[in-house]
Amino acid sequence: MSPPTPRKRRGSGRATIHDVARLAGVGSITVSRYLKKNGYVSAELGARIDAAVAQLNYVPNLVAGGLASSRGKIVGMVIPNISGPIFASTIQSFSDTLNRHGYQVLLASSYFSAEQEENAVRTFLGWSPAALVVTGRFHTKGTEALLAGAGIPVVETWDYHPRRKPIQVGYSNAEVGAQSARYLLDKGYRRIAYVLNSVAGDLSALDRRDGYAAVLRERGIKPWTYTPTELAPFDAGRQALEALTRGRRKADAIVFANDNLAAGALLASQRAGMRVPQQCALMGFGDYAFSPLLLPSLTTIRPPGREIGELAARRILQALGELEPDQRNGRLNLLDCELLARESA
Amino acid sequence: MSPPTPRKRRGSGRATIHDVARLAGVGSITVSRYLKKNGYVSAELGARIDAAVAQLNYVPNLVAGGLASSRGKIVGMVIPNISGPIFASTIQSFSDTLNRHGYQVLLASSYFSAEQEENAVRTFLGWSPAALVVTGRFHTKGTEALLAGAGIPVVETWDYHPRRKPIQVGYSNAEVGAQSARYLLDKGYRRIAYVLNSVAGDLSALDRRDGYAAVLRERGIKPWTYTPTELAPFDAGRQALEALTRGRRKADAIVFANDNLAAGALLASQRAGMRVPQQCALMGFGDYAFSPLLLPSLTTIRPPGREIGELAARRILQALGELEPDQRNGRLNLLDCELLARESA
DNA sequence: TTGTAAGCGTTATCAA
DNA sequence: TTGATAACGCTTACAA
Repeated sequence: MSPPTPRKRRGSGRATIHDVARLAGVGSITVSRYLKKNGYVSAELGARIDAAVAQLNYVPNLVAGGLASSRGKIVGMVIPNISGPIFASTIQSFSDTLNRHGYQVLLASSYFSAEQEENAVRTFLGWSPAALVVTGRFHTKGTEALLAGAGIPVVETWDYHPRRKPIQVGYSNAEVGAQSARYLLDKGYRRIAYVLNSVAGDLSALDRRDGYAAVLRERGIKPWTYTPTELAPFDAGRQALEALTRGRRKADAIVFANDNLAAGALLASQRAGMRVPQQCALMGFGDYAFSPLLLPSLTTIRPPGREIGELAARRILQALGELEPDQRNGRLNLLDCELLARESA
Repeated sequence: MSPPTPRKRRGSGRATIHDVARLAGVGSITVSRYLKKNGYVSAELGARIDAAVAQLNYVPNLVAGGLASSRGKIVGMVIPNISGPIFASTIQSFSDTLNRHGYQVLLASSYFSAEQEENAVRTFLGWSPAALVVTGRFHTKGTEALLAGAGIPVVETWDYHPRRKPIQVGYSNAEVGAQSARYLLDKGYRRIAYVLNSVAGDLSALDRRDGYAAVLRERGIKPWTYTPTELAPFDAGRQALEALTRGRRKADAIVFANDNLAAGALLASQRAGMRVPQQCALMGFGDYAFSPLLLPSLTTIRPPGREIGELAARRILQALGELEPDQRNGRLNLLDCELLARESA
């Protein structure tokens, strides 16, 4: 009857579930039940509750809900970096998919540092998240312990490796390296070098190199790895190109650990008047935004960034019972990378 | 004496502040005070608490803390999209700066839709965030009401406009348009066209066009706007180039609403054998990753994305009392864009 | 400097 | 189908 007059000493000042209940003339637990659509609320009360919610412009307090249920609708994601060309699409699709089911994403960057990752995981745990996502399979002991003890779904993204326990959603870096090597061998190249990057902590490039090396050895060719000393990727790419094409032994094809390095080499080759791919074929990894725009356009391999984010989100929602499990089973979490044959190789 | 045996009926199973207090032999409020370093805890008790925290591997429950203080250490950020070339660096620097002060960032994408923005803001409010960040100054009435009623610091990013009340951190799109026009006029170009993009909802391009048009009118030149019908930006750029250089009236310089459009035009010009900038100068906006790599490299204007994120975070921390206000005052939130004079104009 | 009591706004549990 | 009561784990207010 009387208008709701909260007049709290503390509190946010916003309408609470009790205000709604009072206005609708029902118990607050009924409002709670109705709003999360768990059934068992009559249509009549439902309508009264709807009206009260609208009148008070009620927004449920998710913090209180999370505390009461010890299961907040939050998912933490630790990713090496947000602004690089690589992970943004994963974050985007991950966040969009979870948002659609009422979950929010907390984000933190590790910058390829296992210690920063551990800090982020520790902080996230304080929000009692419903699930956690990390990148790759290399973590500190502390992170492993935190993840194991959290009792929530944990997904490792990007790097798919056999024989690991946690849910993994990603692709095989070794297979990517093998793909590059097979492609170049099939095109007739034989003096194929591999250029690592200089980002400390990006261990996936080593996996790719190993995949490349294995294929070469299978065909009786000795692998050839070059590690630039320049730190800036464009400079490192140029340095690698010079080192691998000016010596006595000349590469006829070069696989770079990523498209930044390859772009550096491509630009250097233009300046030096070198014909690509005739004198030396160049190949990258990542399919960055500029790669199709270079002249010659860069042959590269596209990692399934968007697909990883979406599938990781789906796996989490399934583990939380918010989504039906997929029909077919098997290695569904191992995604393929697409080789984009363009002009440079 | 006896080891802590929680044995709770509900709860997360993790150690609580009470477990720490019991183990350290102090009251739980003392633990709370000590952990947030508000002083008033003796060194001796502090040491005992530290030991207990370490022994139990205690992680404070931020959900409970947020509920009790009705002031969670969370900041919500609504941004048009994460994976585009534009906003990623803002998200990165924003998140990093806040993380450093113990705040976590909740992220949502609006895809330039004011309705989606409102939904995101409504959901964020449920987490009783410490502050909220939105992009631009165009919101629904509902969003305005939610933001005004939230009673927390709100920052509008990217678009700085005179005479708005909320904290704004950004640059002037009108000034960007004016910058482009002045640069081209100073280089001697006179038949300068402006090409809009076709992304519905990106109203900032219109502001840039207005700035360009104002400068041209000042010099007695009639502005010339072209709006492509193609949706894909590269196609739209090509279409604009053709329309503006093939007719009877030929542009000698074209300003594009963004680098994607400009890149489409640049590639089309190469294919058509047109000399850039001699026959027609091309200019973009955004300084995307590929822009310095194009041939000719793209003259463009770099928006201060990283700076916006960091400054927005600083303004929020200052509003929350976590950081000292800056010494100097004035229009400190209006950032400059850098014109990168490269080869295409 | 430390402690006690009372919330914060929701949901789990149990009873009706 | 609905409701009363007691958590959830922390912090504010107040007292000592």
